[in-house]
Amino acid sequence: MATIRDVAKRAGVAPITVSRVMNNSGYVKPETRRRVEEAAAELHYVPNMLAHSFRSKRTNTLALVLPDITNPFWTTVARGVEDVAGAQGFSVFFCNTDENETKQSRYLAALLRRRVDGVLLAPVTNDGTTVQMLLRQNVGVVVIDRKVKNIEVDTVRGDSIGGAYQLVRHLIDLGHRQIAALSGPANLSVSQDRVAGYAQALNEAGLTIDPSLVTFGDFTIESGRDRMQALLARRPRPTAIFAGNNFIAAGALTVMREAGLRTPEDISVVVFDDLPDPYVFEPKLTVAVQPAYELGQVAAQRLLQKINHPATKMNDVCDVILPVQIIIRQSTRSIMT
Amino acid sequence: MATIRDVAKRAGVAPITVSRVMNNSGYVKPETRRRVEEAAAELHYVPNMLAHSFRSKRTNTLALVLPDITNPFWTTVARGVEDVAGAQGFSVFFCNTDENETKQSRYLAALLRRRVDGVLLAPVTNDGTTVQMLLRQNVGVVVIDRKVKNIEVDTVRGDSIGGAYQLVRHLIDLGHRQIAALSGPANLSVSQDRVAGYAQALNEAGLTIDPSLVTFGDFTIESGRDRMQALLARRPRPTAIFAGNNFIAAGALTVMREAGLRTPEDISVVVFDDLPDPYVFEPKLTVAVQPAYELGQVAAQRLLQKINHPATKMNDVCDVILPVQIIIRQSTRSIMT
DNA sequence: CAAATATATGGTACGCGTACCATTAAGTGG
DNA sequence: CCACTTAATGGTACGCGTACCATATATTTG
Repeated sequence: MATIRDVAKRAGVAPITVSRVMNNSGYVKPETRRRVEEAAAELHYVPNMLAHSFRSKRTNTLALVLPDITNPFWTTVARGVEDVAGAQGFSVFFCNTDENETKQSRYLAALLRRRVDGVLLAPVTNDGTTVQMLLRQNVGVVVIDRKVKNIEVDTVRGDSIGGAYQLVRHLIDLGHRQIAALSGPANLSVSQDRVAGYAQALNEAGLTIDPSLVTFGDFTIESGRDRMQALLARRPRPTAIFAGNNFIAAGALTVMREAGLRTPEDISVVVFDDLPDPYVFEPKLTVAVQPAYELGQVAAQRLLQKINHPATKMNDVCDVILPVQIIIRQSTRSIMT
Repeated sequence: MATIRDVAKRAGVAPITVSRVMNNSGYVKPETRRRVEEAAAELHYVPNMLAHSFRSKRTNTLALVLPDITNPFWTTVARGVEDVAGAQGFSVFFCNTDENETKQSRYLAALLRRRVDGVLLAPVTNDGTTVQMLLRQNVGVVVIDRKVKNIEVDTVRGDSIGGAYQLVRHLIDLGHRQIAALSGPANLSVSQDRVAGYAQALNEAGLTIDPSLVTFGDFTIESGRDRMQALLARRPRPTAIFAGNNFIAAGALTVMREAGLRTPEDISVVVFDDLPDPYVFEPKLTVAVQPAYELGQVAAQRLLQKINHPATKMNDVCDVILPVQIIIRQSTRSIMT
């Protein structure tokens, strides 16, 4: 396999000149550049990025650590990240934590060994020690989707409080009073924020919050099933459901269907995070849509900026909150009807 | 940042001994190992995988090059790959080609520079030159989902012919005669195979094939929409649709719904590739389900085996065809009714 | 026109592990 | 007890680019 020295010899220049051509750095006469490129092509030279990274201490690599690439919300975030990173010559490692702390730390250790330039992290807990550890290792970090406590770090996430507030407000406006909230894991800011938005809407309407109607659990179909099952046993039954994410909603809807309940005739449903439009035929759900693709883009841009201009490192720690869009569809209706 | 030499000094051994401890290679006395591990921990030593890979010419890295991580079929494949690779200490780069040849070759070039040990490739065309190029560079290659021509390379894919045959056979058994096939890109083996299965079922039933009912196009929602639109203008209208993948079906169904047609009362629909169960509420589609997760697993296992035992390199080139499962649901019904 | 700056190229010495070979001590079989 | 393998450890020299410094000519500036 040809090396930079082989190319240099063939082009009649020094190795460093070839390096300059390959990296578009320093001064090279156009004629010299041509000769070098010709020699490289003739030898089928493939730059060795390992050697390059090893010496220059830049890997041009990011990592995206997320709960589960199987969730359409995260695939869309991933595309946003990849498109931005790719445009700047960065490659991206994707890592699924399954919300499992052991997996997360195993991945992060591997990423540090690989000397990735930066990590986009949706942390498994909102405890800041993991992030702290990364920062100590001099790796760029941007936290996505979630907020961690007691630590200054760039964060990009959707407006969970606002989205939840608007969804629940919509239900209240339709006359619903018994509204169950099926949120995510209790130790995540997203879950807490979505309940906070729920509470805010109820409070504002002068309604009291029934704690037994508010549950935390996994962001999974099973969790949605289980909790819906429990809710259906209640009397009086809630007239509306606020699902903390798309998978919880999917589980809940399945159970309702099996129980012979219709949406929205029997129970109204609102949900955080869209299921990509074409997948769901009936019923189309009333949702709070997070700009997932933009979230990935913004986070990646921020991270790359930090990597490319470490000078501005400490200037400002941002906490970008992207607006969510409420789309009223067919899963909600007035309780009066 | 601590190096292997720092650790060696602190543990009172030679650098190479530290290397042996870190890699579990060669002989090390348990007592020595302990001392080294202690020293490494005290110094917060993080092995430099760049240096390791650079010298040992092994990066412990794979790449998964696929059309679009947004499609649930591919996310599931990706999970299969990641789980197998991760268990063996490999990290995976994901690359979306969007079925675009330029993107594909850009990614492959980047992967070669990075000296990945192997590539799992769903090639954009079934032309073998790309694969040939990779093999010349001494990179492990396993082609997934598709078959390339004129080249000996390991391949793992679903049984497109068999799946299509069974789906269309099912329609024929229900009395359908006017069956439209909406296949994928004409230059992909999957698309061709699915049409081949379609043709086989028709032939076997003694029916003639109306070429105007068979179309090729992108594996996208838009393509499904457009082609369905055209079909609805036909008289007589086809009584059944065979969609080449889930996205094409989604597009087609949307158009049908907009035109006020019901499934399966007005038109029966069968489709290749499932939409993950929880997403689709009504109607549940009759599908040929490929074992996507297993496909990823099997392909990754095969690739890792080739990487770990290059000796057996040329022994046998496999073409694994995984069985697909036909699930009859509510989108098909007898034409007699 | 001297001084300063931009342009163009090269030499040397790394970086941080590991391949390769060498060495010594301990165990083993005949 | 000797030849031979196994266990345990170390020394040296890389790998393949690039950081850093040096050099030399061309161009600009005051």
